[in-house]
Amino acid sequence: MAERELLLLGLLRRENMHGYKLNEFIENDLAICTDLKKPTAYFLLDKMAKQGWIEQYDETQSGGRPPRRMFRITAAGESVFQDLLRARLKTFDPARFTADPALAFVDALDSAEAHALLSQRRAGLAAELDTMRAVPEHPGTFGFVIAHRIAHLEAELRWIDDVIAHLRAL
Amino acid sequence: MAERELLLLGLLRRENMHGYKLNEFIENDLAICTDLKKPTAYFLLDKMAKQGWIEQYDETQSGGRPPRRMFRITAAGESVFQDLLRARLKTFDPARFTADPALAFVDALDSAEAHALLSQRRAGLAAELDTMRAVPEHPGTFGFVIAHRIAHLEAELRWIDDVIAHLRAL
DNA sequence: TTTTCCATGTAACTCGTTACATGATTTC
DNA sequence: GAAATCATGTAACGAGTTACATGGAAAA
Repeated sequence: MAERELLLLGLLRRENMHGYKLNEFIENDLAICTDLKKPTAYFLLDKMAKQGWIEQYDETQSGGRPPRRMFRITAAGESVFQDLLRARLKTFDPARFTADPALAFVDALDSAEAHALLSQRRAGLAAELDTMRAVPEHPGTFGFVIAHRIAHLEAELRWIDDVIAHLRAL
Repeated sequence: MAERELLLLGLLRRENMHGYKLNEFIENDLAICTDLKKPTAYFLLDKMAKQGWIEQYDETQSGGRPPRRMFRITAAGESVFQDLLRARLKTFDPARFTADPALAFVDALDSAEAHALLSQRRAGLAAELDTMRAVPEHPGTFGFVIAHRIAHLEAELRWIDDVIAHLRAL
């Protein structure tokens, strides 16, 4: 549903950027909510430029460095951004949990091993939750993303405790 | 991480099946936790047969119907299944929410529209939660999967209410 | 007799990733 | 002089999907 285009347009809307900086920002600051990779970003930037959603221009640098290929969003791109944003916000689609099929097969293991594995899982989860809680307050709406992550980690923790308790009861 | 192979092996472990029935079961009963498609299933079955994880045999049918291509798991396949299951259970990896980048850009909309869109989102979410709560008790460990889904839908609902409240406060 | 269900597959395509390739500049 | 960082890309591959293709049997 073009989440990646939405992300790139949203970033370019705030500030004109070149590919390298865009990638750097995504890797460093946005890793929690996206996994967009460098070649994909370059590919999408070219594609969006062809579609007229963004424009390229060269920015000459000081110190004899080669010019950077900068991107700016166009009016058409802004309109696409708004449409994508609305579409993405208005409908909820449930995430899939890749471990769910495995979980349904947990009865294939003896209960001691199942318990050990799930405890390990719980530990990783708790560690991740601690990490997220330690993240400093984020400016603006990005705080929602952190809160989102924390809410689901807490739900996951309660649920795994429930699963462990149920298995123990068998 | 070979979740799909794990799923197919897990099903074949319980009962020998042919491709059609496997697909039917996945589509009808397992749609909540997987989106494995028919051509993918046939492809994986062939691949796993080549690797010796499963074996094929023809089952002649009554009524002059053509024989069905049945699959059964091998000892090697059982061992792969166990390994994949353990690997998948022991580590937790956080799900990504495709709407998160969009959410971080919610300030690009005026607050009335943002509120309207998020309310629509909330309604879809609440409907999905009702559906899940109406699912009858499931036998065995599959109940965990339903409980998992419900736990996360509830977390999502609380969080979206929080987001709406915050936006209103601006 | 026409539609639906059972049953099996293939071909082409899309999307995204990994790994590779290049070169200039700045820092150690 | 070597290593890291800035900066931009491409080629090959892999996984999975859509759409297509086929044919027999049962039900309407």
